[in-house]
Amino acid sequence: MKFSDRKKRILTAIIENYIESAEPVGSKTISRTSGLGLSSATIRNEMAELTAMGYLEQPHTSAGRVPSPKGYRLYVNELMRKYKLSLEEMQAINYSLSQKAHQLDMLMGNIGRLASQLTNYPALALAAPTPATIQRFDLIYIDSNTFIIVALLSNNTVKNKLIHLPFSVEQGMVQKLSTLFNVNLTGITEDKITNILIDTLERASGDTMGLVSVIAGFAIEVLHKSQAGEAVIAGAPNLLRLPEFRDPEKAHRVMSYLSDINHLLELSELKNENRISDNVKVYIGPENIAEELQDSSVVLAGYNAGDNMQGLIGVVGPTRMDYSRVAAKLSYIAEGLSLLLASGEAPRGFDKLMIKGDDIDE
Amino acid sequence: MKFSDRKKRILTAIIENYIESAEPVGSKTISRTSGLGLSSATIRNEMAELTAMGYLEQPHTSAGRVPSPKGYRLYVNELMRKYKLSLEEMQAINYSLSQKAHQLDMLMGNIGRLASQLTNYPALALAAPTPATIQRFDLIYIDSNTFIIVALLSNNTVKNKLIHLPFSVEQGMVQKLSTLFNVNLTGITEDKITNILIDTLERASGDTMGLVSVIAGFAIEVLHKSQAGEAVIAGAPNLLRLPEFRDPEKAHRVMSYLSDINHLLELSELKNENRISDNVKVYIGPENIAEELQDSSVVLAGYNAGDNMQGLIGVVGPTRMDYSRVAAKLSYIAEGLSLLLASGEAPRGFDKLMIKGDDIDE
DNA sequence: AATTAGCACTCAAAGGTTGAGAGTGCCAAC
DNA sequence: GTTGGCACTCTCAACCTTTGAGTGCTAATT
Repeated sequence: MKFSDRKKRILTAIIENYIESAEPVGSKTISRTSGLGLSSATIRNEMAELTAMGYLEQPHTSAGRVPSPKGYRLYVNELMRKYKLSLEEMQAINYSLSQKAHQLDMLMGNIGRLASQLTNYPALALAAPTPATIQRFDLIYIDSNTFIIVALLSNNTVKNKLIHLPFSVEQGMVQKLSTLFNVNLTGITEDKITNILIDTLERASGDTMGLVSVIAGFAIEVLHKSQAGEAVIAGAPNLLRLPEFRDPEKAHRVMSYLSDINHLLELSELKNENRISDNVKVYIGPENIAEELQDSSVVLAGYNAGDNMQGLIGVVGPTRMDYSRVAAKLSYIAEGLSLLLASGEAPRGFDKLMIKGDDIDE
Repeated sequence: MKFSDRKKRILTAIIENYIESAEPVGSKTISRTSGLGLSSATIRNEMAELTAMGYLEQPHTSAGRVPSPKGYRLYVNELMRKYKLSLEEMQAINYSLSQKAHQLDMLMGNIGRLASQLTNYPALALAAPTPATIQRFDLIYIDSNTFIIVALLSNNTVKNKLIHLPFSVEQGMVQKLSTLFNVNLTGITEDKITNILIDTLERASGDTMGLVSVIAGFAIEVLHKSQAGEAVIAGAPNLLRLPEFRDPEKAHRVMSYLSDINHLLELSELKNENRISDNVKVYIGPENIAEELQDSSVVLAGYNAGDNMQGLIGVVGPTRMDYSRVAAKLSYIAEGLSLLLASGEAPRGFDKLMIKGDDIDE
């Protein structure tokens, strides 16, 4: 029972038909549409063998065939031909990207929404954690009860916090603290900021009112968050359009799973062997570790978020997914994002500068 | 056909039964459970009248009765008795609030999630737009190619942006610009920052490299965003647990509606006449303007987000909602939030300070 | 030896029928 | 005014039947 070229053609035809119709595919349909010029009886024989080999499954004896995860895997790895984005599609994506870029808010949430809109699946956007250190502190004295802490991190982001005090503090003190923190708290990781260190600083600065610990607390928080990674999901309702999620139970299971940020972050830790091209990875049904995704598929594309931050966009859908189209789109979006966010080159004039700064909102 | 006290008792019983069971309620059930000591026949007569008066509806002749929106409205306004939160519930809410407060990130998203978790409905968090002006600019010089813009807004938030330049600039220039912007761009609204003004500043500063427009662009963006209002939805999958959203069509319609931020923002503009207590508003079915919410209900509670910013939390659910419980919980959460976020008083020690500063992440 | 026409067989899905049960409305009696 | 009783209505679930798409196998054809 060897894997003839003809079998591959037939398998491909079945999968592509099923992707469109969501209905088990029968021999007659393939005979008619595959263009192989074979009768349904012949197809039937081949289908029986493909089933025996594990590439197809049969919901019940008198139904057509449905691709198995193994079948999809072969299809994704070998069979499917690259979907060429149409000019319109590329323009649509370019347009969306430029819009967002123009609005200057290339945040996770927007990236997710973008991916979802462009693929019509629930989409997710992930940013790998980028453990950072504080490179530089600035305390801006506003008035005797107020100052702003500004911290420039090693990952090229800026964090700030407005501090209102229930007591007065002199400008000189703020200055002093600023220097102190720049000397002692820059370049170190979160776990190095111990209570002992804080005590020492408190004594060194002569601070008796807890100012040091407020600022240190801010530092800890900022560093802590930098290690967290970010994730959002967008377009979840798209799931409900799909026949495989007609069952509210199932839809609920998957949506609940996806609405937990920790679960999303797990996706970024998926193993790499499922790479189907430079930057696209595909996880089919049981290849997902998560129980809840056992009969769903995930397609991920990596992009470069600038400042050597690694980002991921992806979609979640039924195993019956238009892998080719989705992979092509995600890949194109990811590349576009990389370009837009690249540190060095500015696509057009100052736009670049603007995108680069972050932390503008929420 | 007057609206006797007995009718009210019966209506109440029907509604409360229906809220629990989600099934049309029959005369026999009420006769048994209402404790009125009336036979089913009597109840039947009363029910017929309540139906004629428009407070009840009958899915079909031989089914029990279901409350109409008018019925719910009466219930919410007059009939329902205040749900008293149990000690456990209050503790649970307090705990969740203090957790969040401790993590210092009382952002929209977290507030929404909190409300959803505590009510088991999809929840939303809204912040009314707070048009702001910039009170103060600071430019922090990092190196000859880099500086940070920090802006303190009149609504007591701080925004920043890191600017990388493709050319060099002297520290003196940065200083000069800082002064210039503080003099000319503080205290004014977005529309006042015209190209003419930018030109003038450019000439005044001797800037030939577009620095002025970069900073002005930042100012415009910041001011623009401050007028936008924020909204998030959380816990949307909760919808799918409810029998009234068993139909994926319907679930999809509502979820899609809710996942558009603009639709959420519209909710904050709902009229006020539906207030049922100090800070809780209820919109029942057709009282919602949105087509998609015609048979859903919305409960909103306002909270004070500090710095005279107005916030809203709310839930969306079927008209058959446990209004009493939901209203009580939302109200309690909203009060807790107000307290936590109140500018003046610090619940305990420095925690307050920490919460106050914003802009820490995303 | 590979292909195909033909045929008997299988099974899910759709449609129809029936009976049970919950509920109503109305009337006559209390 | 309230209630027991009864005829009536309508949904729902269970069951049956039919239909049709699809299969696997065999025998004939190329």
